[in-house]
Amino acid sequence: MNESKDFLRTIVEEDLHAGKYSEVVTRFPPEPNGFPHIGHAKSIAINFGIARDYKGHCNLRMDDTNPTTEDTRYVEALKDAVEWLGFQWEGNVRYTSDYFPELYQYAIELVKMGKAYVDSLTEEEIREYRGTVTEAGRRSKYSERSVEENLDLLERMKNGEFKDGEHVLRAKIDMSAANMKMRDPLLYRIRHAHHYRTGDAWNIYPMYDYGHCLSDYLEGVTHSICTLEFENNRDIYDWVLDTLGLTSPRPYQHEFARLGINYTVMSKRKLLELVNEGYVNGWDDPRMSTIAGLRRRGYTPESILNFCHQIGIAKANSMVDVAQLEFCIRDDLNTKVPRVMCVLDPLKVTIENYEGSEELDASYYPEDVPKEGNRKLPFSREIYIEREDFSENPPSGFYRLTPEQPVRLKHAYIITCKEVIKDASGNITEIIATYHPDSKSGSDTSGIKVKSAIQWVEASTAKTVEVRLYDRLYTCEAPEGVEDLNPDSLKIIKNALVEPALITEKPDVRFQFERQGYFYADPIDYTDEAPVFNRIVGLKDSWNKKNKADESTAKLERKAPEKKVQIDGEVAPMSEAEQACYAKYTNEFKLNSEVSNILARDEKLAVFFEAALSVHNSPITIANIVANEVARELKEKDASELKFTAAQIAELVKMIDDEIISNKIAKQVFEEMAQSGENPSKIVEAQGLVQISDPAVIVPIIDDVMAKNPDNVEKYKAGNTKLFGFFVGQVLKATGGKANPQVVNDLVAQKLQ
RNA sequence: UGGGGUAUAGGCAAAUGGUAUGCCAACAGUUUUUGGUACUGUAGAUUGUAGGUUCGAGUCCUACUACCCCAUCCA
Repeated sequence: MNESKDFLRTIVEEDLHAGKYSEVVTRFPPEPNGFPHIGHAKSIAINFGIARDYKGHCNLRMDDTNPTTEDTRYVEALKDAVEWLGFQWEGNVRYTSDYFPELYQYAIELVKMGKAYVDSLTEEEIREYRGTVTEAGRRSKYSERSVEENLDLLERMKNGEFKDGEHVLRAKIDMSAANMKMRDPLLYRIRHAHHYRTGDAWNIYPMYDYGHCLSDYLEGVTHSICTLEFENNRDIYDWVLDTLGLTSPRPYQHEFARLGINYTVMSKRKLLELVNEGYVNGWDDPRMSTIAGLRRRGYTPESILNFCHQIGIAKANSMVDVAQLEFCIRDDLNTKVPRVMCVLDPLKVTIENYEGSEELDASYYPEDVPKEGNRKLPFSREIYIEREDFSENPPSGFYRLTPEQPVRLKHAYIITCKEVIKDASGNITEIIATYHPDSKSGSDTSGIKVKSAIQWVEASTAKTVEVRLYDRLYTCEAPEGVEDLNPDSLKIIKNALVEPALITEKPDVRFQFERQGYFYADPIDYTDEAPVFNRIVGLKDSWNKKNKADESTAKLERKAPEKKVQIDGEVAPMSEAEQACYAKYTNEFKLNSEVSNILARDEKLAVFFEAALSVHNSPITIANIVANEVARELKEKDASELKFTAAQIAELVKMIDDEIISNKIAKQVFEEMAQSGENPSKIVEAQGLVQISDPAVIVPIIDDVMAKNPDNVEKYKAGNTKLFGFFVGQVLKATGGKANPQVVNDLVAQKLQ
């Protein structure tokens, strides 16, 4: 498979390469207020995975700063999930609550620096004062309190002298910040609540934004990886660490998109609702997206990890198809688990020409699974087959048993249907068949061709088991609430029949029930007397799918692909000055309208352009470079921060005009110049970047490239003209970009004719 | 309405300015005592839109559009 790096690993590698950190330290920091779900698995895979890949380590930290929601049982569930997935955290489990003393000391420091104050506004007032997304907020009058008063108040808050909500500690940042999170964020609130670990020792608790960054710092975390919704919180993260002037190296926050899977829900609130309202049987219900649920369903850690790997990591909000998860578990189990036979909906078959009984040898694994193991299969004249494996009036393409079509009993004999017995209402109750003695599996000399081999169980020795058939919890891809629940997400079959070896030998806990799917002996409800199996996932079923497709195409007309209509927005009008500028550029300098537009609307660029123009009169080329390259540099920097001058741009353009360098090289030189501030001519001279236009030099290189890529030459001549760029690219690469692209183009065109 | 993000096939992701690639899903074929697996192949994309720069743009520039996040004393 194509192993490409995700953006987080790219960042980590760059940091390591730059020597920013000697060792990478990550952390998985859940709040212990609920059961972890597969989204947590993604986070675990990322954090522990990165630590492992770069030989660093990963901490497990309970972010337990809210005493009213947290509990030890969740801590256990979280630890359990990490271990089950096969990861080991560094040292002991960490708790933000262990850092409360340090956190408090840092708060005192912030107060002393005048960077934090005790605010005594009510909750409502605080919200009101914060302003809105478009209007600036205003600062509380309490922000003017002296350091001494703040210190005193803070200590008394800690000592429990005030009621909940009477005061809070806030950072003094900027009440008019465009980022709402920076409008004097709360650092501490008063909570007279019992904390599951610190008990009643504290009356104040740190807020996430304050506690998280410092906990990361205290643990020596280097890369603090979290989900996208914390992007706005990054500013506070940086502010706290920078304001406290903590010695580097310090951690930096990076965000990735949280996992979404269709036909399920992932939010804590919705999962809780399912459990509390009894729509499912607890947090570990096999239909739940919780790790406990997936685990009880029968998913393996390997399959989940592989899923996390397959879906990748990026910053785009996305919804992964549950089929990808299902593929992962099938893929994992296919090579691992024994095949056994189970009949879910039994139909009795009496083989009238068979007398007595025998035991047949049967391998647990098909030939393409490199595993050993086999069991005995009892056989007699009375057996059961799957009801849907017989059809009196078969649809076309039906491979199984019909009155005309024989079928093989897997691992046993071929049978032919002789008679169909029905009850009063016409339901089939039994089939009378004959077997072909010379068709025994492994020593078949009958010469009968069958289209299919079906599963069966012997009547007198079969064991009755309960099978729970799980399906998607919701009927729609993006479920909103309980109204979207799938009423058939669980079907319980009480009287399924399995071959005896499955119960007596117990070759595994996971099985493939031949032709049905993968099943798992339920770890809670299973007993030898009353075995229970959960369906993890069905097998791919192209027969079933084909039937469904035939039905649906009959009803549904193909929907015409809807083309999205793109609405053009209004472009802000130009000011008068800008219009004048635009007119001058288009008329006097003959710049194209787009470039003139960019320059005219951006004063910094216009100034830069005219300054360069006064040195070297080549308006079009200068304008292009200013509107593209310089614009990029000026995007995040101020004009005064630029390392190069307008005069240097002019110099660069002169070299282009004099055909000393090509446009391509000019871009390279520009990059260099933006980095170092060196003169362009010096850069060209030092690196020998003068362009090569001599065909005598270029032709041999083209020949070489063509000789090395005969297949591409072939493809090109066959009509794949897109490969033209490939050849030009290769030639330019061979010359370090110095070949004159125009000349190369002409020559390549000639050569490829 | 301000700020911060994101946009590549039905889904998810890759792609030093130089052949748009991989997995899932779909479809077809070969093998098969699982309508499974494996293998082979097919189809599917003017890289959100419109322009610009360049010999060459998914990638650089400009504008626009759509979606997500932010106004909890939650995390």
